[in-house]
Amino acid sequence: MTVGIKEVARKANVSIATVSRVLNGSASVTQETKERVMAIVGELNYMPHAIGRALVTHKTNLLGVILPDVHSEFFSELIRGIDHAARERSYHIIVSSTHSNKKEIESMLGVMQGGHVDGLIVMSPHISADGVLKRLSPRSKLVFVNSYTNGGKFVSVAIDNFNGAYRMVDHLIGHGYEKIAIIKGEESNFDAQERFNGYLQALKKHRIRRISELEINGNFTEESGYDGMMKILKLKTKPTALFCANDSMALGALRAMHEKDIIVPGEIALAGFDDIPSAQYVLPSLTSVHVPIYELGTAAVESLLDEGKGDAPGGRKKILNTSVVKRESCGCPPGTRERVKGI
Amino acid sequence: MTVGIKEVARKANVSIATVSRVLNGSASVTQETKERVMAIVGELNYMPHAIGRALVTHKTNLLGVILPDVHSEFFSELIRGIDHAARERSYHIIVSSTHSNKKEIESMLGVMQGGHVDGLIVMSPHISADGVLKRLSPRSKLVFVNSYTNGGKFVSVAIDNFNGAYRMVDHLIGHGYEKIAIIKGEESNFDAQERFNGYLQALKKHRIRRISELEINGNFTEESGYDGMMKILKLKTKPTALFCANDSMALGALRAMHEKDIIVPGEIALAGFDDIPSAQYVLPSLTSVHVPIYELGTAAVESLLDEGKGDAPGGRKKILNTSVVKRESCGCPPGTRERVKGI
DNA sequence: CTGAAAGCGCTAACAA
DNA sequence: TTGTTAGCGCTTTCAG
Repeated sequence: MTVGIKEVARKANVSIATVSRVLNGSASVTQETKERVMAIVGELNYMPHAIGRALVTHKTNLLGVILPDVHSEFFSELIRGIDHAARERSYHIIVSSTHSNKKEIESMLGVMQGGHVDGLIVMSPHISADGVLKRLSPRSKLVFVNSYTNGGKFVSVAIDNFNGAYRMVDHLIGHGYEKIAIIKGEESNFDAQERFNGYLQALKKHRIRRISELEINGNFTEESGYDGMMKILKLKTKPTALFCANDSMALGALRAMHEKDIIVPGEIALAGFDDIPSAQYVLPSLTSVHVPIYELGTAAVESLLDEGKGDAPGGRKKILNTSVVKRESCGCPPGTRERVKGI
Repeated sequence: MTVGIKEVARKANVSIATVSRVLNGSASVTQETKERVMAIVGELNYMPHAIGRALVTHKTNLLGVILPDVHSEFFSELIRGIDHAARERSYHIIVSSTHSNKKEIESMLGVMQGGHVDGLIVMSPHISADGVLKRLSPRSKLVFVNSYTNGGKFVSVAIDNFNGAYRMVDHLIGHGYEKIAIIKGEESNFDAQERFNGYLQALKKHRIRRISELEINGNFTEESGYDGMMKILKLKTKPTALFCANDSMALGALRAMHEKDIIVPGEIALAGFDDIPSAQYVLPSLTSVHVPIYELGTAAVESLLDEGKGDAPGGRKKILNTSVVKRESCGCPPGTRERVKGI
């Protein structure tokens, strides 16, 4: 049915070995035979069978990408970064999203380890890297994205959650706010934990005592931001500013404030984290910590594929910088609001 | 290095054929040997080599997904739908995004046809399906998503762009607006064309003459929406309503109106298409046509994998319904605005 | 410079 | 019920 190497060889009056050599540009082949083979290849529209080739070369040019069911705007941007960087190196990516629990992830790893992929990019903020390790063949290339990688045993790339949060809260304090509430992410979440730590550190620097009442639990959903804000409104000591561990929650909180006719930032200032597109469109525009998501993706591929560039062997960690994007919700003057970019 | 079927066979005192049978649940194997084999499999943490298996079964359980560089919120939701539906059928997906031109897509198809994938989901609003066909082996499973599929020769799923736009413009007219401007997408874009046709049809139904001056060109970016609105503001005959062929452009137009202190919907009503998450957060909230993106993804997988469910052979087209989501920007009372969902 | 032949890891007849 | 064997489509020694 499909045209194979044998047919090409026959029509070109050469052996399949020669056809293979021509196709791979390997060894020495006469210019003449090379042309003859290529002519037939074009004529028959022959396409080397990737599986057959992979079986012998042990190379599929496929990268596995394992993601949790993550905030969608984040997710797509990350994929874009990974895919572009991969294709630049003539790789393709197998994506698997929505892995919430450890068991599911491990099963995924198994499938991907079955020889289909040359390397793996794993983002699993909810579990420790240790659990994942067991099912991996030792020689497998692997890079973690925004995950716990205790011991620095693994290659990983991450964003600087801690400093992002630290700088943001520092900025809020600079505005004069002291009673700063926070709506946190889940405790089991890596990003959430780091962001909370940054918040604490900023308070500490300015010798502001933390008030546990102002530390609200959330889970990165818009809903939990809304609920969190409602809780805050019932507090006896009202905060003058609110820092949310991600933008979705900040938008939820903002919705609650709109409903209760609370003026932002007049009565309560607001800041988020992630700098998702929506942050620019809301009113007041949302001050947030910008995260280089696309670059996170490309960095992952680089770490995976561009080995031995003088890096220390085994256990590198690349941290990408974040930056505070000042808009209106934190109390910065409207002129500060930068031009809205396309989505 | 890696543990293979031979090692398992040796340790279990059986032939590799028996191991294979146990692993595939095929034919008859004694309960006893089955258990013995499985024990060794567990002990050695053996994992069948997917490539070796694929070479003989001609099945990779991989699906290729080819996407253009599409609006990101749309993109991620589509992937989510595809991935979930695929995993339900124990498939994985190879994603390739950002294919702008025909040539690039064709090269992608080549790679994917190399035996790596069992089927292909292609979304390429910019080119005709004909061009893609040539490089495909005839037996390949293929489904188009939101693309031209002239002649109905191919299986395809799409959203009902035409009726979505039609109903939206009809709704605007119901509000009493007659001078309705439109910011279109690119002419070469399938979705854009259909949406424009729906717009025209609605005008026709109500015997409203189209005014070419009010038909502005855009390209689905926020920027082009902004620019489009600026053009509109220079027109001698100002429209009373504006329909944008997608939400990004609507947001861009809204930004322009905010800058010029134009009250929405008071002075000009506004509506978009896609119902992206941001649509709920802007002020005023954006009336838009809801598109079931996730379902578009799952429908694609279903069409690809769930063959012979009594469908007509060759050339089916599934159309998913769209619906008008009424919010504030079209002039509907604020109470109409439905509750904001999580992103 | 080219061809013959030996596998890569697995499944699937065919025998036993 | 189980083992033997012949490939799947390709690359790659090793001869020639």
